[in-house]
Amino acid sequence: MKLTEAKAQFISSWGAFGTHWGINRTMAQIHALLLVSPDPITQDDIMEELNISRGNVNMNTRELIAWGLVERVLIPGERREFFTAEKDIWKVATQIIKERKKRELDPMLKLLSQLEQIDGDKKDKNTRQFIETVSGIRKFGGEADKMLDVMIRADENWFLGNLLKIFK
Amino acid sequence: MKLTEAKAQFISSWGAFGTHWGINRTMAQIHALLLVSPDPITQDDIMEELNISRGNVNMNTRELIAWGLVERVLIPGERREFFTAEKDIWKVATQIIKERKKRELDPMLKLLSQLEQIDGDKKDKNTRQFIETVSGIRKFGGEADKMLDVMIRADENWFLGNLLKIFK
DNA sequence: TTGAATTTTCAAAACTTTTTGAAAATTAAT
DNA sequence: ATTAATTTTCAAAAAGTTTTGAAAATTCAA
Repeated sequence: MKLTEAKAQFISSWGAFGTHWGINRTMAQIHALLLVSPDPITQDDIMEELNISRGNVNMNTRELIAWGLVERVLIPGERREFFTAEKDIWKVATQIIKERKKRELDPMLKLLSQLEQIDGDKKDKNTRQFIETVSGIRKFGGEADKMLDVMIRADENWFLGNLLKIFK
Repeated sequence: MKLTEAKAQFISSWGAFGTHWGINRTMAQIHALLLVSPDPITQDDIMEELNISRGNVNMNTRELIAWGLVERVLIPGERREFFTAEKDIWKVATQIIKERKKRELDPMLKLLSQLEQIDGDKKDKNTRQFIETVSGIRKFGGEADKMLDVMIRADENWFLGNLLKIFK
């Protein structure tokens, strides 16, 4: 397989993959393109490579920046802005975990704690099941939360090198 | 807060939460409803509680069954089918991980292995960056895969009770 | 300043996904 | 076998999301 073909495949699959993870196709594709581009590239490069409009590129690069996965780069002597992506996959994963934890897990855990406080007849089957389910999810989520915190703080070598040996 | 109100909140939030995870809103809401229902319920119960059409319930319950999260239950003397959800959150999580690994991670790792095999000039910056990125993701994905396998096989108490102590 | 290059915005259009609901199929009791 | 209850299917409608593109805003060099 030639590079051009492989690159197209990678970008397209990464885009499809992204949609399963609540990220939109184009945002994932731009990310993929930046991940395999050794040097920073411009809005126009992205527009041309992916055949998408300027507005679309603008919107999605800003979203990638908000996620902490992409950076604007200023190149001396160049008027236009360039973009580049963090290439270290561990850092990419950590960053995504951090953001999703903040945006999704933390608010959910907060809500569940509130929902556990319902005032109701504890002899009622429905009340009992509700409290049990909600607190079960909250406890599980709390453990996951702790675990993710450790991962976010962990050093790559320590984690992948040593921790995963524990699991084997 | 009263049970009815808390239940409505739980269902609605769980639905919104689901959309961030590639699961459709209604499927997640049905799942939430079943999670807090102590006894099996019918299509009509679901239709009424969530205000959705029969076809919608039918489609989404079948999807939940395909994910291994919900079961059809036959109640003696009843003509209609009843549905019930696995209540053990650890099992729910394990099941979801198992399915997503099979549907998403495994095919992605397979593709990445293929893409690493491109024939190209290794002195070319673009080729080098491509191979480096793809193999970086593949390696990381491979570790995640191993880790998830251990989790899937692990016993709840062993995992939550002991493993998480290691992390602290 | 002025004006050309560049980026940003956002309403409307295109596209995608989900939902509906009525007809068809299935099931089980009589 | 017939019938009534129940479930399934699926084309069309509704809802939701993403993309476009042109106008507005910004930036920077001369």
